[in-house]
Order: sequence, then structure tokens, then C-alpha cells
Amino acid sequence: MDSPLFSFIDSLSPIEPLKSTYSASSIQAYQSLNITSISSIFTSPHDNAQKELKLSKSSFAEFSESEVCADESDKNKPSKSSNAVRLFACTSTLTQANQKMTSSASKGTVVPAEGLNDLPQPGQFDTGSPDHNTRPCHGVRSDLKQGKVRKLQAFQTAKTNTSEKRKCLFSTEVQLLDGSQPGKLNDEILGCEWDDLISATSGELIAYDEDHKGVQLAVSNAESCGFLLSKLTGDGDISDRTHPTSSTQTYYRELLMEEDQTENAQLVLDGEKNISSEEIQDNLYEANECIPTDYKVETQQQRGMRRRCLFFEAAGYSNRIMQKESVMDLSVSTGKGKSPVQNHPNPGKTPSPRVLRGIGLHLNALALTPKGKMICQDPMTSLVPSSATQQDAHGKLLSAGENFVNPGGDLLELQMDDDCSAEIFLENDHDSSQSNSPQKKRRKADNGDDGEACKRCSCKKSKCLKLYCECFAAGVYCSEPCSCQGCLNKPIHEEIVLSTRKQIEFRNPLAFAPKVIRTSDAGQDTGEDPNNTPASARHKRGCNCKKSSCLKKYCECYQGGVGCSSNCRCEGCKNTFGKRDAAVSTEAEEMKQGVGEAENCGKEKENDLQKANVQPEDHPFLELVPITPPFDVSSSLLKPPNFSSAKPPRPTKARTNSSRSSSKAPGAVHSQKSSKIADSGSNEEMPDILRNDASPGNCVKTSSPNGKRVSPPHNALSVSPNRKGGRKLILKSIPSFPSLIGDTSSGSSMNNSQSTFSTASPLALGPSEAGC
DNA sequence: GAGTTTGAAACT
DNA sequence: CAGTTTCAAACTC
Repeated sequence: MDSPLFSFIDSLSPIEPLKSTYSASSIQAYQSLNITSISSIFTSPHDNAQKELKLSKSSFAEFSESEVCADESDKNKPSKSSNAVRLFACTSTLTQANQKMTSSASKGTVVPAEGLNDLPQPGQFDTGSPDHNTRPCHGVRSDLKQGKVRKLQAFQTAKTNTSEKRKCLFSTEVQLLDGSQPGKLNDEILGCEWDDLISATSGELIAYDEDHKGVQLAVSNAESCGFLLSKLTGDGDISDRTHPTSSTQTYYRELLMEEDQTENAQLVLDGEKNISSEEIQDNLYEANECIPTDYKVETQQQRGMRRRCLFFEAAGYSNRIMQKESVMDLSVSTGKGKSPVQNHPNPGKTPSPRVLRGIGLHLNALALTPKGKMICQDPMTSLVPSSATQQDAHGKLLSAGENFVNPGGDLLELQMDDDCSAEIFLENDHDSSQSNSPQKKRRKADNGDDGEACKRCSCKKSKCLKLYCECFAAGVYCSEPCSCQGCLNKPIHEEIVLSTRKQIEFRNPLAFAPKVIRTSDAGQDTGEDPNNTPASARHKRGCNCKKSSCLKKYCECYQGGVGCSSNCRCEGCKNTFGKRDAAVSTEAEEMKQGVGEAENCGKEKENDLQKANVQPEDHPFLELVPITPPFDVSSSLLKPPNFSSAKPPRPTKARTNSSRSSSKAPGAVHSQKSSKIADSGSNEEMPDILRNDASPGNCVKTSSPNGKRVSPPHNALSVSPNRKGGRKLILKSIPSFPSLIGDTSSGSSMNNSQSTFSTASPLALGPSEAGC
């Protein structure tokens, strides 16, 4: 901070305080933002990826050169709005040179108007071509990141000028452009700058970056954008800002600390407060941001992934793991470890944030259906921090997957999609999605192995604004691969999409919730015993199959790789993953709790056997299924609120749940084990989700939510007295989740933030983002 | 690739 | 809330 650079920068930062403009715009953006943000959220990851790619490649180069110059000049003068972005990039270059800029909060004002303006104006980006999407995303993300950045910066005390930050953000691009710098930049990369920019927008901050020549922020920004969107949508943002959760703060602090903060004074900026939820999210992403330039690409992809991927959650989870374990890798690449994530002593925290991102529950469901395919794609990207090369990323992902116990299965799948993600995104970015092009799909399929990996719809009458549309249901924007007609599920129509989403959610709060809930155990189980996993997971609503005997994809349960449960109203159920009767019995047992355990065991065993027979061979996904838990986690973040508000989609389920819940205590399942207690009847679903979430992180595994069905025998957990051991377990997981998120703040804080989000933005795109 | 089947989603 | 219609995916040929 103190370094001459600082002073130098300060002198440089002629950039006028765009704050006002920026802040105003930013604010507006936030407020209105949701739309943009939403779009960003929904925007298919593909788009983002594309944009990023473009930027990284051609754009960067261009920017780097022309813009850089401009940047310098810009530094003194606010650049043009449109150019702002580029300028940022340029600035990034500058930043590279000077990167360390500290702007005090007071300086925050310094933020270059241009950049700020630009950033704040997501709309501009959006309007643009497919690229727009990316840009907007950046903007959004930048905003999101800003929060993070703020935190980081704040923590760092470093005060970077918004302009600088902007630069940084773009710098990442620049870096990309400049092949030479990447290495250095990587080190420097800090999402911070972006964050700073964002923060600047928010007005809070000031960020500064020190050395971070390049800023990968852009990448993180994209992600952050998603968060922002979610935040925005969620209102939570504001609330969060106003009331930063202790946990978040702590988290940020830690992040900051981890990063370079040591270098920078640990000042807490005003922004810190503001950071709150957003920051949290950002933090989550931060890891990504932090990731070295190399990761940038991946991160970008991740964006797309997030949006799209159902596995989002899983990805997030995996990311966590990745970060934790792989963090080292990242740090290595980055060299400086500025990325909080990497540095984070507490991997858990960082991961948790990501997990939060994973919010997109829907995705889970989708993911399930795709069976891994989808998962593969996005998750991969999302999971992978961002390695220099995708391949690396893959490797990382894989590694990450390995690391993940539960997610592991997911990870595998994720890997698959590298191709898909990249290509798809690229293609998707364009609006073409609407245009019917089965070919695209094919392509995806071809590329992704699983054509399904990438979600694509063929809607003709629904305009992709109904749950009929898989993309929409998954919380992702339609992309090129889609062969839909009259598609309105595009970033350009964010508002429409959001409003529609809200309507649907209003009608059915769980509409976008993951259809299949997996117990945390599932992952483990799957890993260990494929048989169990399926059992663990259950379709929330349950199916209503009559002719398919729950043996075809028509059956959502089957499609999701889960057995039918008491919630199902199917006739002649022959679900290989678990028959309804069995499920019912299991539930009954659960109801009985301890009492019927023995019986359940027997039944479950049978089920398991069946499953075992079927699953392994027939349903690879089962493994995938475990993924859901992670998603759930993320989803839990978003959705919990929703759930709270949400009405049980179907009374029947609710009923069952309620009955179950009765035994369980709502909410608070702070301790994992306590989770048992926790199940609140009301939240059964939520709990499940949460459970899932928690599971990944915690031990969910230990307890098998699945318990219901899965084999109680297998898991003592199942034994859980409560009607559904699995669920109980889930609850447990929930508590754990919070803990993961922020040890400091504790789950509660997290929960709050989450809840706010969820509530705030029905869209939540979290999912989409998460989505991947 | 076209047509049919299926069951969820949406509507009444 | 129940019944019907609409819709798009899944499936079949």
C-alpha cells in the first residue's frame, strides 16, 4: 500500500470520481439491476464464456493496445462509457504497471467516471450483441465482485481507485491479450479491482490493488454478476449491504487477509459493511477471481456453467473443494495468492461462498435429468477455478472431483463438458438460441458426448418462459443449442424472464427448486454404493406416472435417478431406483422413526438391491445424483428464503413432510447432528435442499439423508429416528453448511444472507448462475 | 426425421 | 381443489 506505486497511483487516479455517476448508475443498476443482473444470471454461461473468450482473445488484444493507451489517458480522464469496459481493460494494463492503487474510501470517489459509468450500465452491455451478454455479465459481475473486492480491499485497507479497479477487471482481459503478462498478471489478478470498481459503484469502496497487474476480476466479475443479479433480485443485496453479516465480514476479512492484505493495512472500508450478501457471494466467487489469469478462462466458463449447470451447486461445492485442495494449485499459478480463496486458510469458507453461488437448485433437477451430462458441462467450468487452460481446468476439476467425496461423482461428469461448455457457450451466446437449430444441439451432443450435457430446449409455444422449457426451468438462458422458437428466455429479455419467473414462483415457490433432493449421503453412497445413492435422493414432488411405470424418463423420479417416494402418486411403480411402496414404507418407518428401523432396513435392502442391480448398470447418473446435494447447498442459500415463503408445491408432499417435520424441529439445525432436530416441517423441502448442501460440505455423508429410502441399514443414519433419516441428516447438513460458510459468522449469518437473497430474488438466479 | 406417447405444467 | 388442456420431452418407428 505504502509503496510508491500507491502514491503514484493516487496521483494518477485523476479519474474523477465517477462515483457519483457510477455509484448512481451502479445503484440503479442494482436496483434495476436485477434485470440486468438477472439477465446475466440467466445468460447462459455460454454467452459469458464466449464473451470472455472473445475478450480474452481478440478483444483483449485490441483493448490492450488501443485501449491501454486510452486507459492511461483515461486514468486522468474518465473514459467513454462504452469504452469504459475496454478502458478498464486498459486501465488494467495500467494497473499492471501501477496496479497497486490505493484509494481510500474517500478516494473511492476517485473512481473513474467512465469505467464506473460503463460498469454500472449493464444495460448497455446487455443490449449489445451476444457479446453484450458477456459484457453485461462482466458489468454485473463486476458489481458483484465489487462487493467482494470491497471486502477484500477494505480488508486489505487498500484503497483502490474505482478506476483502477475497473482497470483491473478489464486488466484481466488485457492480460489475456497480452500473453506476456499473464503470468505476472495472474499473480496480480485480483478480482479485487473489479470488486473495487464495483465497490466504487456501490460507492463504498476503494480498492486498490497492489501489484495485481492483471486482474482476473473480469472473470470473477462475471460470476459476481450472477451473484449481483441474485442479490439484486433478492433485495438481499441492499439489506446485506446495510447489514453485513458478521460472518460475511469475517469471511471477507479473512479473504483479505489471505490475499495481500497483509500488505495492505487491514482497513475495513465502508464498503465492507455494504458488502454483506453481495460480498459474500463475491467472496464465494472470489476464489475464482483470485484465481490466476490462467483461471480466467475457466472462470469465465464457470460463469456459463453456473448459469447453466444444474450441477451448479455441485460445481460450487466441488469448487470449494477444489479451492481448498486445489487452491494450492491456483495459488501456484497465481503466484501471489492474492486470491483470497487460494489463500484462505479456511478452505471451508471460500468454498462455502461458492457453494452459495451454486444456489441454482433447479439446475440440480435438470442436472439430474441430464444425468450428469449437464452437470459435466457447467459444473466443470464452475468447478474448475480457472486454470490457464481448460484442460488444466479439467484436470483440476477432475482432481477436485477426486477430492470431493460426495461431489466426486459429479465432478466426473463435469469433466465431460469442457467441450460443451466452451463451445456451447460460444454458440449460445448468440441469440441464435431462438433460431431452431437442432444441429446446434447435436453439436453439443457431439462435443459434449452427452448431447444432453448442455441443456437445450425445443420450445415452440411457451417462448421458453414456462417450466415446460428445460432451460427456463433450469434457470438458464436459452442458448444456441436450443432449437426453441420465439424464445424470450434470453438475457435481452431479462425483465420478462424474471417477471415470469417470479410469477411462476409465486404460483409455486418450489417451481424452480430442484426436483430431486438428494441427501448428502447420496454422494457418498453413490461413491461407495451406487445403490444407496439413488435411494437417498428423492423427488420432492413425486411423480404421477401411470403408464411408464416409473421406468422411463417420463418419470421425473426415474429421470432424476431417484426412487419414488411416498410423495409420488404413480401407478404400477417399478422405479428401479426405488419403488414407491418401499419409499413409503421407509417414510413410515421414519415416521415411526426408531421403531420401524428394522423393517425399513429390510425394505430398503430390497430397494437397494434393486437399485444396485439397476443403478449401476442402467443409471450411471446415480452417481451424479449425489451432486444434487451440493446444489442443494447452494440452492439452500437462495432458496431457503424461497422455501420459507414457498408453499409446498403439492399439499400431499407437504403433508407428508409436515407429518415428518412434526417430529423434527424446524430449523435450526445448527449442528449437523442437530439437524435431526432441525427438520422443520415447513421446510422439509428446504431442509432437504439444505441437507444436500450441507451434506457436501459436511458430513452429510455421514448421515444419509437418503436415509429414507436408501438403506437405513447401510447408514445408521437412516436409522435416524425421524421419519426420514435422510432428511434429518440433511438438516444436519444444513447446520454444517453454515459452519462451512463462515465459521466466524456461523451459518446463521450465512443463512440470513442467503435468505435475503432467496427472498430478494425469486429468480435467484442463483440457480441459473448457479446455474451455472 | 416424423410421428406418437407421456406426464408435467398450465389453465379453467 | 379437481378436471381439462396445453406443452414439450421422451420415445418409437
